[in-house]
This record gives sequence, C-alpha cells and structure tokens, in this order.
Amino acid sequence: AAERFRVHGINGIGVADLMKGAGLTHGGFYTHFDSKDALVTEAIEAALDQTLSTLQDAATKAGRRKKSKAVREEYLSIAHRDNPQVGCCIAALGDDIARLDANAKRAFEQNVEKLLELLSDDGERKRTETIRELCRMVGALVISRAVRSDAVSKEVLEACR
Amino acid sequence: AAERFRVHGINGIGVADLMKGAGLTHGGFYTHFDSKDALVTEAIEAALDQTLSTLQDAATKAGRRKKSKAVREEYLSIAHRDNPQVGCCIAALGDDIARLDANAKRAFEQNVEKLLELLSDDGERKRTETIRELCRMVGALVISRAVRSDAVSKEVLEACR
DNA sequence: TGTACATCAGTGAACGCGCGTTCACTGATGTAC
DNA sequence: TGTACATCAGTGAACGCGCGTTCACTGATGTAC
Repeated sequence: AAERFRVHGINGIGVADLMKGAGLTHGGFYTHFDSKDALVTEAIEAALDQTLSTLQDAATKAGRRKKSKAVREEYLSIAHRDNPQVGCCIAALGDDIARLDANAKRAFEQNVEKLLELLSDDGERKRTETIRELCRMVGALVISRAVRSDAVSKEVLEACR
Repeated sequence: AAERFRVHGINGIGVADLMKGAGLTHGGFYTHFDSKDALVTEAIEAALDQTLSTLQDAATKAGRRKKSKAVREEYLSIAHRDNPQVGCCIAALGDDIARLDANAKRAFEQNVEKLLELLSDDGERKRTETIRELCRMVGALVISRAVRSDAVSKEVLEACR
C-alpha cells in the first residue's frame, strides 16, 4: 500500500486493488485495519520511515564527504525521480497529506525534522539553511516529475543538485 | 472547478458537485466539455494563468525593489498557504499533474518557464539560480501546508522568504 | 495418539453510495416569413 | 406585429461501474482432555 499510494495518489487506488496486490481478496481487509483511512495513516508512516533510512544509508556511505551532499545527490537523482513508489512521500504525497487529519500530519512533521537533522551535517549547518535546502529538494523533485520535457526535468534536478 | 481541484485534489471532487457549485445540474456538463479529463486540463491551464498574473501584479507593484523579492514574499505568505483555492497549482496539484497526460504537463511546463522569467529580475539572475529559487518556494509551500504545527509551518515559510 | 472443540484469517456475495457518462425531453430564445 | 419553426443550454432519470464496508460462512490451525 505504501508503494501504491505514492504512485497513484491516495484516492487513486482502492482497498480491493491493494488486497489483490497482496494476493488476497478484499473482504479480509478489515481483519487487519479498521478502515482505509487507518491503512493510509500506517502506510504513510511506513513510507516515511523507509525513505528516511534510504537517505540515512546514503549519508553513512558518504564517509568523509559531507553527509548533506550525499543525501542531496541521492534525493535529486534520476532514479529517485523515476521511482516514486520507493521515494520520498513529501514529494509524492505532499498535496494529499495536506488534506489528511492531524495524525498523518504529525507523522509527516516528525519525518521533516529527521530529514532536517540528516541535512545538518552533525549540527554544522544552521537550521534555517537546512530548511531551505529541504524545500529546494522537495520542490525540485515535484517539478521534475510534473514537467513535460525530459530536458527541463533534468535541468531542474541538476540545478538543485 | 479550478478552485475546487486545488482544494480537494483532482480525484477529490466530482462532476456533479462541480456543476452544483455552478448552480446547474450535472447532466448539462457534457454540453460544455467532452469529459472530466477535458475539464481538468482547461481548469489547470486557467489556474496556472490566474496565479501567474497574481504574482506578476506583485512584481509590478514592487516598483524599484527587486521583482523576485516581491514575488517570493507574496508566494511564501501565510495568506497563500491558507488559500490554496486561488494559489499556485504547482504546490497544490503538483503530485496530481505528474500523473496526468502530456497536455497538462505541457501547460505546466510553460507556466514554470514564465515563473522562472518572473524570478529572473529582467535577466539579471542566472537561470540556475532562479530554478533553485522556484524549487525552494514550491517545496516550502507544500511542506508548510502538510506539517501539523503552525509554528513549524511558519518557520519553513520564513526561512525561505 | 486420537477425538472434540475453539479460534480466527481469509472468502466472496452483498450493501448503499457516488462516480463519469448518456439520453429523451423541456422550454426559453432566436430566426424566417 | 404575429405566427411557425429551429436551435440548443439545461434537466433529471438512468446506465454500468468501482468504491468502502459488512457479514455469514469456510477451512486450516491450535488447544484440551
């Protein structure tokens, strides 16, 4: 579900399709979740965590180089643009999350804080600066996915990288 | 429709509701549009134009000050955050547009180019720099709307302003 | 080890509902003579 | 000016469909004695 929501949007995929994707019939869904909304909340939390740890891995592998640079390059890669199903929720579901309830927004906010920490180079950079960088990264990914020409899409990613 | 789509998302509002909002019944819809998709395309084009001209007005009123600064301040205002129905489509519908067909994406891309021009201070700033600024603005608005606490939301807007 | 019963994830038909779309019809307006 | 007809935006019932959700039932597994 965490993958499908990112690809199709929250209203773009239903319970029956999700269960089919899991190799089950739709009826059994409610043995596991109270409602689709409950699943949405859990799926978003899972997706946020998953992408965070991908970026943390990129930071760890960076070795002596600045962590923020490694994170930025991973985030603004063509691979990230082309694989929203395993990518950042802020970029893939930001608009949907803005319409969700406080629970989803709280999880989202906590994730934003963790990303800011990851971009801070162990406290070396100012919070204001890391906020700007995160915003730039998110905006770049959204625009690079919504633009028609591949040239402009790549130009946007590169400019922000 | 251009307003409702920005508030509820493209899948979040239907033909019948839109027609009711116009004071009509749903049946007459197809006298004016071939399909909901056709309306979506036209509505997005209209919304893009509308927000562009709001920002152009802000630039014009700026007088001697840098236009880009005036645009940025208008874009990253609390008023813009709280009124998506008349605000930027990139931030309100970016995720949805990424899932639409080439027509919508072309209109979107043209609008991005116009915004970049508006941010260029009559060609004074480099394209790379204006791209970065646009991405930062879009990301900031998306995040400020999806975050739970008002304090963090305002902090994000202010950091990018 | 063997039988009886309880548990419970999963099935699949069915629920009411709203979706996008179609269509026969209405009734106000414009045009022709 | 008055009558006859054409046009066409808008109406509202109906279409098939997929949605989220419910529920009686199945059948595999675990537990008790």
